[in-house]
Formats: sequence, structure tokens, C-alpha cells
Amino acid sequence: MKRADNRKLHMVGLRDVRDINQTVFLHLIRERQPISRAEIAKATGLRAGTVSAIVNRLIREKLVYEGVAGPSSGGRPPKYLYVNAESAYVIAIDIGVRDSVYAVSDFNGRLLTQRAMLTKGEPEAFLRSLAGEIKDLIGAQYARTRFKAVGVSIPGLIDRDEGTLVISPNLGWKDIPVRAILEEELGYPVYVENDANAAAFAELWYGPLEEVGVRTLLFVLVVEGLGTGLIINGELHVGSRVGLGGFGHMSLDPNGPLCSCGRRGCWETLASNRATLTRYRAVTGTSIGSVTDLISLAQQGDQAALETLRATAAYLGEGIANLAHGLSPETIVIGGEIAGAWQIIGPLIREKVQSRYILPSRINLNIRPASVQRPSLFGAIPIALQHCFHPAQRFDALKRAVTPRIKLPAKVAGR
Amino acid sequence: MKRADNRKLHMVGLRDVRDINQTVFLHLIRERQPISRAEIAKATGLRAGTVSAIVNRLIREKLVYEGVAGPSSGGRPPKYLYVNAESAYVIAIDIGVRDSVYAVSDFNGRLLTQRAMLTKGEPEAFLRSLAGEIKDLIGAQYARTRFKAVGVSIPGLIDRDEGTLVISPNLGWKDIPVRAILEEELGYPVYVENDANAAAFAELWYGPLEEVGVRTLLFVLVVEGLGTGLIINGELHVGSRVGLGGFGHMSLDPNGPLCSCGRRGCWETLASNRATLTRYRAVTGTSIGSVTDLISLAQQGDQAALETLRATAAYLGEGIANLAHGLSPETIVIGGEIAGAWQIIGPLIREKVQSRYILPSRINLNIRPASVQRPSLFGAIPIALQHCFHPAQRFDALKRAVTPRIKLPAKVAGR
DNA sequence: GAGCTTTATCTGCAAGGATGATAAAGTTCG
DNA sequence: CGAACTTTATCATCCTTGCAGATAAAGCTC
Repeated sequence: MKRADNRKLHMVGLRDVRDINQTVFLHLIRERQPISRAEIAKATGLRAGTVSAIVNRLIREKLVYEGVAGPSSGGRPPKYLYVNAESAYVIAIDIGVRDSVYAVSDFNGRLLTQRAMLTKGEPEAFLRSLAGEIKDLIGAQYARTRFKAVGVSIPGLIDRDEGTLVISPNLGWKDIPVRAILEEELGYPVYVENDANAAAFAELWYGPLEEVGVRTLLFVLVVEGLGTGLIINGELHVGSRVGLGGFGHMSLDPNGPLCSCGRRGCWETLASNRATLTRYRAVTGTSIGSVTDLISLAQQGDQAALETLRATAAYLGEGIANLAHGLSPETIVIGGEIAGAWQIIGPLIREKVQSRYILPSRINLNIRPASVQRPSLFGAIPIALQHCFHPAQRFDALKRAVTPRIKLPAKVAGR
Repeated sequence: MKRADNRKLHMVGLRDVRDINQTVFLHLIRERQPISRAEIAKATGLRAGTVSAIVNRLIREKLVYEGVAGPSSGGRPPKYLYVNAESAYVIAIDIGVRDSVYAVSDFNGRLLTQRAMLTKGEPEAFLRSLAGEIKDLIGAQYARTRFKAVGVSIPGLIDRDEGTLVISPNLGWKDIPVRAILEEELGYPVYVENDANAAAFAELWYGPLEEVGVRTLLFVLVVEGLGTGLIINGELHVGSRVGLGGFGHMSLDPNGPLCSCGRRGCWETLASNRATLTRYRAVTGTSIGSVTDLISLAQQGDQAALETLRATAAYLGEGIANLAHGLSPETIVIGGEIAGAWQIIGPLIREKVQSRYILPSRINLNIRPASVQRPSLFGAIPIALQHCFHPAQRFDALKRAVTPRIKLPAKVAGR
């Protein structure tokens, strides 16, 4: 059925050149605004005339506007360019096990409004009430605003093409047509993504400037469960259409605790918030509400709390060591409440990873806590925004077209 | 030091359009030769005139030639096009722990000559004697041939930029400037790659035609050690410059056997050929030379051998289950001698993976043995050939240029 | 204020693919 | 046999892209 002959190849044309360069410009301007045409020319290597042409096209399309003139550096002063933040707005939704957050972001990816509500009730009813709140917010504050898209991040297995949540053990949801529901309610295109993936995306867009060149990043999101998001070559790794569960169910110990997936010793059963709190309760006999509370206790000198966090850090380190060696990312980011205890867990995680690495000296692995407070929410913004730009998809088409294939001769020469 | 301002952006121009389309054509012709201009037009969606222009350019550059006219399908008969196999030759070298193989391949990626020699002696001396044999072969059979590149696949950690083998525990080599040595001896550009990565590449290029659309593939190479190669989006995942060790040192059991890396229960200590043979010896008290021999024994009804293979299959399945869930590749390929026992190990591996997967029904995961006998050798061919085509690199440049970045506001709104 | 630098624009050019007409070489069928 | 139709490949023309070099605008320096 999947015949080679039926595959449509996507070729490249002048329009692609224009679109790609235009998008590069847009991102460049957004990244370094304010910026002058001359600076763009220097950064891109394009001729000044070409730069003007492209910039003026962007201005004509109202994606960019010309601000005041900047200070002269010994010659004609530059005219500063800015991304027109009002040219596109998106809605970001982060559905968590306890609470869900929705937010409005402008074209610059900046959060304008952010509100939370408890996650409760039947999935569909909850989503509709969430949409209702969003519609209220829009009516009250953004009546004249045109939204381009909605980005949703959810803990669980996502069918990206359909925009449905296939299953989420932690939410207790199954087969929820998230996109269908929200598109019906809101009337904007909805893009659904796994929370850890969104979080990884957030680091890519909002992460520290020193990491501008980073192309490969692993995000470890520690919440009720434990998820991982993987950025490879500056792109979210999504694997096959359905199925990217992340490394939460990587088994680290065949004799470990039983996991909801039926196996033993999954990473999630050892290092998630639930595992951490359970472990604390097992040791002390007292229940505690959240990992944030546990961190407070540890910082106040509670030895049991401290040891519990240290144990979690060790398990995190174990799993990260496996992945660090296997994927060799440039950066590993840990997010979730536990990242608030970085002074405690950071060194332990690093130590674990270093002890496993064969060549710690030559490998430049950066391990750090997340740079935003709720990465899965911040990630939902680029999830929505990226769909305002087509070229990413076009790149994919190009790459697909170039994968070669060699027919093997009937007999293979033995050795 | 890594300032954003210093990053040179790579823009797109007319030349890129031409190069990319030309390369797409070349691959298309190679994949489906013989093919007519009209068929190319249908496959690409380009106009007949455009197709002619590009094809004639390729013919002028001697990369393609026009063969005899094909059979008419009711009108003017097509002129068949073929890739000029003689337009480029490459040398492939696969350095193994026991033996090493070198081969000559034409531009179609077809093996023309293949020879083996034992891997022994000091690394540098061995590489020079290997180069000497290759030079002899060239002198005898390919005196008039122009080679474009040399691809080398080695088990171990590679510094791709330098072309050096950083370390190979299994070979017992360390800090060997493979590229420098071979380029000095042979005079052609040398590209060095990890053996499992090369093997993954081999599946991408030589794999079954049904998998033409496959973009994500995991190769598990079981030799003395155990390595993994990962293809993501049709591209080899190489991670940071130095460091991709693969998942061989993923720990599956904190109480497992001690590994050379200092940890316990690494996948390699459980499922590699060495582990398998050690396990057989531990059970039976008798030593055996190779896994191939072990498979023969099992097929002859030796219960101990059969059980040994089954145990290895279970461990392979364990590791693969971890990775399948975390990376969600479309295809997982297992290579090495043990793949010869696919009837025995295949079902067991599948079972292990299925039992771990939360949703086996909806996930379309293809697990199969390697489609070539020595995948690391076959992989060395595309390693060399791919450098004859620039666009892959250019795509990378494009993507890098488009990665956006948002400056965070000073204060992040709490929730 | 002359000369220089920096910034932005303008005008013509080369090269890519798109388009539609045309030629070439068969098949089909009355 | 030959007119009509198909399939395949080419040609001349057009639009768009980025490129190049000249030119204009606006400030600094001495």
C-alpha cells in the first residue's frame, strides 16, 4: 500500500526561498529587536538591497514595523525594526493533574494574561468550561483581538494528527478529542502536545541566550508522573504518529516498585513527585501535600525530607545518565516543582551522570533547572506560534524528498 | 564567548534551489532507474520543461546518462535515464574487533569488491597496513578510477569533526587519528562514523522498499559490545560533537553484572555477544567461539544454547522496550550475528516490547532483523557517499537559522 | 564646510521555475 | 492506409528571486 511510486516529492521553488528567508528575518528581528536593516545585513550576509526588499515586504504585511531612529555610530542613524506584537495572538493552555492554566500571548511570545483553574470533573465537560472561561476572558479584555491559534499541553499520549489525547494515566483521561472540543468552542485552530514536549520547546524558545546554538536538548519534566521531551536538531522529536511516551517508563530496576504500566522499576515509579512523596511517607509515616512543601521542610532542616529529596535526585541522575550517554544532548533541563531544590539535587544529579560517563572530561554536558516556572505552559505558546510559520513543515518535506534508497542486488556478497 | 551576534545566519538563494532540486532528481533517478523524464515530472509535480532542464544539466555534468528508449505506452516512447555509476566511487571500511572489511562501491551504492583482514597489532600500524592493502587493490583493479571519499565505521566513540576515534573499549584503542592516518595514506577525504550509526544508515539506504517513508529508525547492533544508532527525521542523530555512546551503557539492573564502564547491569553486559557467550559458558562449563556457532548448536537442539539465546533475546527486548517507548521509532532493526537466529529471538523480543507498551494496539512498531549481512560495512558506503551531496548540510544550516528565541521579561508572572 | 562613515534605496542583471505552444514519435482504429 | 489521439520532450517567454554596483540620505570628525 505504501508504494514508492505514489510518494509525491516536494520540490523547491522561488517561493520557498522567499518564505524561508522571510521567516529567518522575522525570527532574527524578534530575537534581537530592536535591530536595523544594516545589522540584519551583517548577520545574514545578504546584500543591503536584498535586506531592504525583504524587510519592506514584512512591513507591508504588518508583521514588522519601523520604530524611531537609533543612535548614529558615526554615520546615518539606523531605523530600528520591531516585530509587530499585535500581528498575531495565541492562546496557551496547560492542563495539569491538579490545576490547569490558560494564557494569552502576543506574537513575541510574551505572556499577557495568565489564569488558573482546578482540573476536575469529566474531561469533556471540564474542557468546555475551560473554553468558557477563555471566551469570557477574550470578551472582557480581547474583544477586538484576532487569535491565530491555540496551543495545548497535556500530560499523556497524544495523537498529533487528530489532536486527541489517547491516554493519560495521571489525569485518568482516555480518548478525548481535545482539538475537536476546543476548536468547536473557541473557533481557532488547536494544536495539542505532550506536556514534557512542550516544556522542551519552552526551553528552546525561552532558554538562556548562551544556549542559542543548542540543537539537542532533553527535558525531564517531574510532575505527578515523569515525562521527557526531546529536541533534536532544533526540532521537537515526535516519533511515530501516536506513541511517544517519553522515557518515564524506562525500567531502571527489574526488582523496583510496581508501575501502573504493569512493569517494575520504571523511572516514573522512582523519581516522580508521587514516588518522592510516597517514599517520604514510607519513612516518616506522615503524609505531605506537595514536593514544594517537602522542599520547604528540607530547607528548614528536616533530615527525612532532605534524604527523600536526595534519593529522588539519585534516581533522576540514574535515568539521566542512561539518556545522556545514549542521546548525547548538549543540554539537559529538569523541570517541575523539584527543580526548586536545585541546590540540593543539582550536584547529586551531576555526580551520578559524571560517574557513569566514560569520558567526563571531553564531554560538554550542561545540566540545569528549567528557566521558566511552568515550562509546560510556556511551551504551549510556541506550540501554537510555530504553526503561524510554514517553513518548518516545508523543511520536512524537503528532507523527506532527499532520503535515498538503494536496491540491494539479489545476492549479497558474503565475507 | 558564544555570543548570539556572532552567529552567521545561512540564507537561501537561487543556487540552493538548483542544488536541492538537482539532488532530489539524482536520488529519484537512482532509486527508480530506469526512469523517463515524464515519470520524473509526474513524481515531482514539476513541469516537463523544468524537468528537462534539470535532467540535461545532470547529463552535462555526467552524473546521469540517457539509455535506450523504453517501450511506448501509447505514444512517443520515453528515453530512459540512468545514474552514471562510474561518476563517483567510494571506499568503505568497517573495522571490527575480530576482522575488518574494506570494499569498493560505485555511485549507485553497490558493492563491487569486498575483502577482509584480521584486526590486529598496534592501531596506527594496522590502519597503515589496511591502507596498504587498499592501495594494492586500487592499483590492481581500479588504477584509472577516481575515488571521491572513504567512509569508515568503527565501534567506539568518534569525534566526527576531527575524524578521530576517541576511545573504543572493545577494540582497546584510544585517541587514534583515523582520518589523519588514512587521508595521509590514501589521499581521499575520510569520514569516520560509529559502527552502530553506520549500520542504522545502512538500513535507511538499503532497507526494504516498504520502508521508504520511514523517518525514524533505531538500530541495535549486537557485536562484542552493544551499540545503538538512531535515525531521526531521516538523518543520523549524532548529538554533541563528541559523546554519542549509544544506549549500550544504559543500566537495566542496578544489581546486574559489572560493566567495563564501572557501573552495573549495563545493557551491553546483558545482551552483547560477549555476555551471551559468557552466560553459555557459565551454564555449560564449555567455551564456544562465536554466537554464530551458538546459533548452530541451538538449531541442532542444544537446550543450553537455546536457553542462552532466549535469555539474550529477553534482555534485548527489555532494552528495546525502554527505547521504543521513549523514542517511538517507526522501525527497530537488530543487527549482528544474533540476528541470524531471528526465528528464535524475534518473537521473544516482540513479546517483551508489547508487554511493556501501554497501547500495543494503536502503535505501529516494526521490529525486524537487519537487511544486510554486515550492516556496519554497508553503512560506511552512505557515510562516504553522503558527503558527495551537500544539501543535507545545507538543510541543517537552514534549520539552524530558523530556531527562534524569546527574551524573557524580567519578572515572570507567577500563577 | 570638506571628507568620511554608516545606512538605506534604486536600477539593471542573472538565474530559477512556471507557462503554454510546438515538435517528435508512437498507437489506435475506421 | 491515414486521420486522430497520446505520450514525451523541447522551446520561447514571463515572473520572481537574490545579486551587484551606483546613488542618495543623514550624521560624525576635524
